[in-house]
Order: sequence, then structure tokens, then C-alpha cells
Amino acid sequence: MQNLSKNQQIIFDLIDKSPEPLKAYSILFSVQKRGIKAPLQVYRALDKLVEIGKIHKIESRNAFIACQNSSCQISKATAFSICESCEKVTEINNSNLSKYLTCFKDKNGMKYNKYNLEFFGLCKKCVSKKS
Amino acid sequence: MQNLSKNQQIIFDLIDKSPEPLKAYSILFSVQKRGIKAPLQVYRALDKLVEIGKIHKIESRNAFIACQNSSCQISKATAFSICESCEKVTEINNSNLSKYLTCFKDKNGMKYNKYNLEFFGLCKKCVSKKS
DNA sequence: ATTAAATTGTTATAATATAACATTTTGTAA
DNA sequence: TTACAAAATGTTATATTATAACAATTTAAT
Repeated sequence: MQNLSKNQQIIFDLIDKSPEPLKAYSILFSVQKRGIKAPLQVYRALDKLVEIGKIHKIESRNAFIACQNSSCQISKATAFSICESCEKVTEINNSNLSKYLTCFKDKNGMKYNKYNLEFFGLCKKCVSKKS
Repeated sequence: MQNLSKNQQIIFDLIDKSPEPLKAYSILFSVQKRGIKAPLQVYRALDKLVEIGKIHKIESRNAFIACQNSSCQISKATAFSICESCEKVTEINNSNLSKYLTCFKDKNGMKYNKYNLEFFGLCKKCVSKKS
């Protein structure tokens, strides 16, 4: 596995340390003190980090999270749980699920090589708050 | 089920007739002749149509498609196949899959009430073109 | 008729993302 | 060790997607 470039490393470190998904412009704001001044610098690093599987994009939130599974692998099978109250996002690492979806074949005869799944609901904490 | 308002109906008809997912600003362009002039008018109709389950948002594409299943139900369990070559999007209606995902429970103890799944790959046509 | 909820109209602006072009750095093979 | 290609960077401008805020109108149920 290749090493990260300077900008990629700066941005990966930030995302990796964050307890919550980060948005591109919030990343931009955070790394301006480190010399990254333009949106495109952020987006290019994000694209690369996604491509090599170090981070994932949470599509429904336009935000990025560090990979929690095997941090160097290209990610073709991603699943997340998202709390609609506190917005906590967790990567799901469940071999039964990934096996089921990787092997899934629909009647349309399409050959899948990738999937992304997002579950929505209330996390434990938020469920108990509401009761 | 309630009737659609004027703007909602105009925009739903457009999406429903389209063979491919439509983006908000392309919708705006198409309906300007019918008196809808501002982005917000489009987004408000889209929000409502999504809420009542007449259309779905394809999150990875920021585009909207008419529901192919039971067009009046609130959609809490959506799955799509997306061809990465021709961008054709099809709603997957597979009871085994929806049953599996609706019942899925992860070890985090979170209570899911909704999911969205997007499969990516090559459709039949595009697979044969490449060979 | 009254009234609350939903919808519409409108202007402005926020948030997300890419185009285009020039330069520099990095890895690798002659 | 130089030369070369690929990757990464820097920069300005702009495209695309989405919402805020406020006023007016329509709809549907009393």
C-alpha cells in the first residue's frame, strides 16, 4: 500500500480523529492553518482517500468517515447505521450481511461489484432519551 | 392518500415519465414553461413527493426517480441497482432482500426504521458492449 | 364563515463540488 | 543521475445543489 501524500495525510488524520463524519468545507476550515487553502485541495484528497478505501462517504449526509474495518482495502461493500436524532454514524462490520449482499443477485441479471447501504433509526442513547 | 398539489403533480408527472433519474435543476429547466420559476418550488415539491413515497432520491447521484413498487406507500426500505457505465437506475423489488434488511439487527442494539441500499455495477447491455 | 395547515411565490444566499491551467514532486527505469 | 511519466499541488474561477426568510394564497375541515 502506497503512502499518503502530505495533503492526504493531513486530511485523513483529521477525519480519523473525528468522532463524527466531517463535511468537506468543515475540513477545509480546520486545515487552513496547515496550508490547505482551496476547496479543490480538500476534494482531491477526499477523492483519493475514498478511492483507496481509507475513508468512506456517507452519501445521505455528504460527509466523510474513516474506514473502521480494514483500513487499507478498497471498499466495495459498505454499510452504516445513522442515528436520525444525534447523527451518530457507525460502520457496520457484519460478515453475514456482507456475504448476503455480495452474493445478492437480482432478476435483472446485472453484475454488481459494489454496494452501499445506510440504515436509519435511533441509537440506544436516543431511544432511551425519548422514553 | 391525499391528492397532489399543482406543482407536485407537474413535477411528479415529469419524473414518472422519465426513463432515467432527474436532477433538481434539470427538472427546474423542464417545468419553467409551466410556471415554476424558482429552485425552491422544485425542492419543496420533491421533498413532499419523497415524504409520501411517490419518488425516491438516488443519494449517490443527487437525482430523483419515481417509485416502482407501490406508488402510494411511504418508503422506508429502498434498494436500487445503478449501472456505472450508462447510469441506468432500477428499483429493486425483492421480498427476500427487503425481509432480510428489515429484520437485520446489528450488535450495536440500534433500532432501525429505514434503510437505503445502492448496488453498483454494469447492466446487461453494458457488460456485453465491453466484451 | 372561520380557521389552521399546506402550498405557493419571491429574492437572496448558503453549501457542495468541479473546470481549467500551470507548476512541482515523486517514483522508476534507462 | 538523468530523464521521463504519473501523481500531487496550487490557484482562480465557476458550476451545481440546496436552504433561509418572509409574505401571500389556497385548501380542507370545522
